[in-house]
Amino acid sequence: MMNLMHWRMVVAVADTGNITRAAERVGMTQSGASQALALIEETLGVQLFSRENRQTLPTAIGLPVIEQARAMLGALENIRSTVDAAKGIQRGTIRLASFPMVLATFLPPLLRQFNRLYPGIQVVALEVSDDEVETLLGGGLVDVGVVLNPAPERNAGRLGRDAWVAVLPGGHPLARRSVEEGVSLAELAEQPFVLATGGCSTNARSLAIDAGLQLHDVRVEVREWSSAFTLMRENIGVTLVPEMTLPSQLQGLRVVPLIPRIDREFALVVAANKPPSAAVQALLSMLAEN
DNA sequence: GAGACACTATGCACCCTATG
DNA sequence: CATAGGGTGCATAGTGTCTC
Repeated sequence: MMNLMHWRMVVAVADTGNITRAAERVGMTQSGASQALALIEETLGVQLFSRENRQTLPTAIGLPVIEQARAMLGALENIRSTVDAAKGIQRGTIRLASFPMVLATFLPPLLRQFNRLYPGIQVVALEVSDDEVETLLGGGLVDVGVVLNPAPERNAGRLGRDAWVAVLPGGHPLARRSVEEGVSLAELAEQPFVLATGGCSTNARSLAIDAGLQLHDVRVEVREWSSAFTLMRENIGVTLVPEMTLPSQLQGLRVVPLIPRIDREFALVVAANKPPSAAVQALLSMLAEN
């Protein structure tokens, strides 16, 4: 049975022109090398080397066989290099901070894919507010965090984007607006409001402030989007939410786009004060390829 | 009783040392 | 460099035990 040692012997004999020196190079005895060479020639049914006085030289058929053997051993080295490079990212833990909505929507499929590719890397997800994400990143307490609308200079992996939409009780006057007409932030700010934050500092109130407006009549402030939808069915007020938070069944409610459109982008960023680990780099690479 | 698993015996392939 | 004889390791088949 031929093995890799035999092929190393073939290449070594070709390189040295001498079985004894070839044997030393591959770590065999001269006898073993001689037998290995004889075995390989017997198995192939051709003579690869001609034995002459003090010299072992390749035959005509031996030359291409030797080149193929070199290519094979080179390919094996490439496999080893690839595996060695990958070993560094096969184990570890990634601490990830995110706000609840992204944990529930964007991240599960991403983390499932990551777990399939890197089963040895554990991702520990912390549910926090968007402000807390930056604090944890700044303190080096987490490896990666989900942020909103990252600055272009930040090394960020884009997770996704969604738009803010107005949600109105079915009987509300603004609910008669068509999708094309939409509703403006200024119009909404004048209405009785159910403010839902989803645990984020970026919410309807902060969007209004950014636009130079203010919510005049906030009747209730809740954290959960679902709570806001329940209150709106009781005609408490209108609300402004990210599109992704909308439930599949909107019973009694109507969704109208915000005009002009306001988007927000979710991205994964690494802690600024320390270099990302190999595991984190693997996560960001996977995100970039998606 | 059938299948899974562990242990043991046997045969084979390979490499070694000694030698021509 | 090639060959003979011996040692070692591995694969496979056979057997016994355990679990369902």
